[in-house]
Amino acid sequence: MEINTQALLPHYPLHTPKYHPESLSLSPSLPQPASLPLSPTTPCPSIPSSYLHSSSTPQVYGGSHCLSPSTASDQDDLTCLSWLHQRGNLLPLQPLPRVNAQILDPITAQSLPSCPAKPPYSFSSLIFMAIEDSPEKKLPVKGIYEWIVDNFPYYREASGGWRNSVRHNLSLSKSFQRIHRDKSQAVGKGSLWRVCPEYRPALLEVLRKTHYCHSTNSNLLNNTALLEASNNGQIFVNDYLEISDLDSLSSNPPCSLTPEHEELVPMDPVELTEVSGEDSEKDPLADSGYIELHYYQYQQYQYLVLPGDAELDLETVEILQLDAEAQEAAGSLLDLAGGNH
DNA sequence: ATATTTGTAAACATAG
DNA sequence: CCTATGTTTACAAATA
Repeated sequence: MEINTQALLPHYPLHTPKYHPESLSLSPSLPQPASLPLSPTTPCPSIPSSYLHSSSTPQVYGGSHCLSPSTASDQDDLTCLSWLHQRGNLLPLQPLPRVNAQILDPITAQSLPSCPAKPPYSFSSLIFMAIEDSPEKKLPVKGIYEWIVDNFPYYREASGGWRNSVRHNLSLSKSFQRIHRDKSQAVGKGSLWRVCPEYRPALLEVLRKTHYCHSTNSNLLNNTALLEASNNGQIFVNDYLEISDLDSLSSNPPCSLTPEHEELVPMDPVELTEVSGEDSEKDPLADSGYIELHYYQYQQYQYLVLPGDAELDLETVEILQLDAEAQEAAGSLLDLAGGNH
């Protein structure tokens, strides 16, 4: 089948690619997705170097979990928050600390602002991310502080008032539950905090909205990155959207995606798909009645590529509410990839 | 215009 | 006593 590669820039995770049964709350019927073809020797450039450091600097509360590329089981967590970091256009909102120039790619390095801006995330979201990023899914207040400071340099420089806000939020929000520590192995003061399971989808939703709404304003979409992406396109498929979701997308802003809109398409694992070139062939969903949305990841960017017979033209793209800048960027990549628009 | 959410500051209590 | 933690109140600003 002919693939008319339409590359777009996703602004939010249409579907989080990881799956983890015990933490699943978004899509109860999801099958096991294809494992992500991350090279064991070459860390995914989009993974912040801060997470790559965790192996050499183990943290008591396990700062790196599903955000790290370490294990296959990590990657299988469907509700994993790795997209927060994989979506490169988040970077301006979330400059990451402990930058190792040898690991960081040039594009990412250029993208790091000199003085960190305040992250757009609410304290609830920050706490949520911190707890979710811990292996035990529970953290003491101190661990939450550390996670925030490690991942958002803004708070390293900020005065201590935000810590009060964190505690205030923990106490006030129904989204978080306090767990009394086991006295026998208690280390440090206070309790552990966990995410209340019934509030987890809502927290995820808020997080996605925040990420999406802010990433659309990103200026990181530059043609250099697009060019390199089209030339190197590496690449895995990890997200699928049911065709009926397009209706949802047309009637609702993408950031209003709710768990009930999400459904994975049953299919065989697909590990690699070339972005460009005439040798793009087999689409496992060719006759499935589904539109396949590939998220191609290259460096800090990910690209949405639609199969040519999906009958998605740029007008449909507008339904996806890409902003003008993203569309222009997508058009550039289309040209580079020999698209037919 | 109103209600809700979020952020901030502060006071206070408790535990280690 | 000091510090970290946890709760509560109050208020302002932003947002729905």
